[in-house]
Amino acid sequence: MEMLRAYFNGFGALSEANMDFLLGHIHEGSLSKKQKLIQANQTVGSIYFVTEGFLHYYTHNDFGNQVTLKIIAPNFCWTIMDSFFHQRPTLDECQALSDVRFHELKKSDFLKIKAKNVILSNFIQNITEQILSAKALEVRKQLSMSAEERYLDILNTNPKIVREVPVSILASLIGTSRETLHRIRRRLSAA
Amino acid sequence: MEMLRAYFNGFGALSEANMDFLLGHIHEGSLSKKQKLIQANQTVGSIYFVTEGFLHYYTHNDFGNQVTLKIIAPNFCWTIMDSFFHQRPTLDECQALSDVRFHELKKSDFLKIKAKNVILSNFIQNITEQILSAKALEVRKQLSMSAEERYLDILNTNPKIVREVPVSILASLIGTSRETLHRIRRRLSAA
DNA sequence: AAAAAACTGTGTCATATGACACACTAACAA
DNA sequence: TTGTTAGTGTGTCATATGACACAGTTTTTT
Repeated sequence: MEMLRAYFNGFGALSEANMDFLLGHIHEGSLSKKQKLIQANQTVGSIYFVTEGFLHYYTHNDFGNQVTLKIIAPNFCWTIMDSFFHQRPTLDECQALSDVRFHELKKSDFLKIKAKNVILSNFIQNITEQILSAKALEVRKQLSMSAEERYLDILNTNPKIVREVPVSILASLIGTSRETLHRIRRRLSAA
Repeated sequence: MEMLRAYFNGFGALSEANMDFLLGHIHEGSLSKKQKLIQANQTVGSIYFVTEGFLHYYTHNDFGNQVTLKIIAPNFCWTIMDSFFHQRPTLDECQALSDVRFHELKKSDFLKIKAKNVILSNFIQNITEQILSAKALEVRKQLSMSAEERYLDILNTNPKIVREVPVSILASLIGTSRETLHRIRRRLSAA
């Protein structure tokens, strides 16, 4: 729980009472490798915060191929926004790449926290804005960077992902094939 | 102003007083073709809502080539999130592709509206969540769709953009070259 | 009205990429 | 331990793409 407390503190100070109220609505969970957190056609009812292990968020394109949308690493807060906010089923899936430990905030509790008082409501608003800002940067990177640059970006910001995630999944995440990612690596190690 | 009022009504009902307070802080503006709304190294101080014409939001990649990040069409609410929320300069630019009319909400007024009362604060929170949800879908499309699929997607959801925007800019938006977009079009019209 | 600039559509060509195939190693289950 | 499955790294080959070039058109400027 300390990891989550530190995460929240990063968004500003909260009184002990408010922090307790917040943390009091969050529950722990775990998955063993290959278990699915989200199944296709499911409606996502929670926000998740990973503390250990890696989650693989993916979908299938129109040709039936699996496409990686995100690797969720420890210290990352995640949900499928569209499904969570609109309470409609998603076509995507989320699976544990390793044994995973996480915290979970149910939508009903999320609403309770927002309704509790002005401080908490503003706190949530602030987090939402930060996440929105980060998502916009993601779009920007996706459009302006090459596969190689995206690979180097992940290597810089989250080297553990590069070490722990299978090449095929990593390649899909940066929008290229397994073989081309190998070529990129060869090129980089040659230089 | 009616267009903006309709836009807000789409997010839920507001009392006349609250709606007036909201609209009272929004100012009109215009640009003539080729004028820049945002210059590189500028800090973005407002949220914009376009009512007429098209804006071209773009940046430059590491090789100095211009990359289109978004075409902002009428009825669309836009800002550079990172610069606006963190008040730091952006490297991106935003230029009018045609004569443009827009509404503008300054950051200071945005804060005043959030602080006015619970209703307005929740209203803004709601809009933020919707925009976040839309941004996440954008990332998803970018990763899971091919250039051709993205072209068809724009053609379906916003045909005016396809008609009004130069091919080179449109090609850049869907992540391909001007020539390849021509090839896509030839392929589609042949079928 | 004339000149300049911006944009479109298409052809040629080199090349980066994806698809396929295969050997090898690591991880896992019976 | 042994057999099975999952993952890695690399080679070959067809092809979709980007870069370049150019002619024709439209738009803008003077």
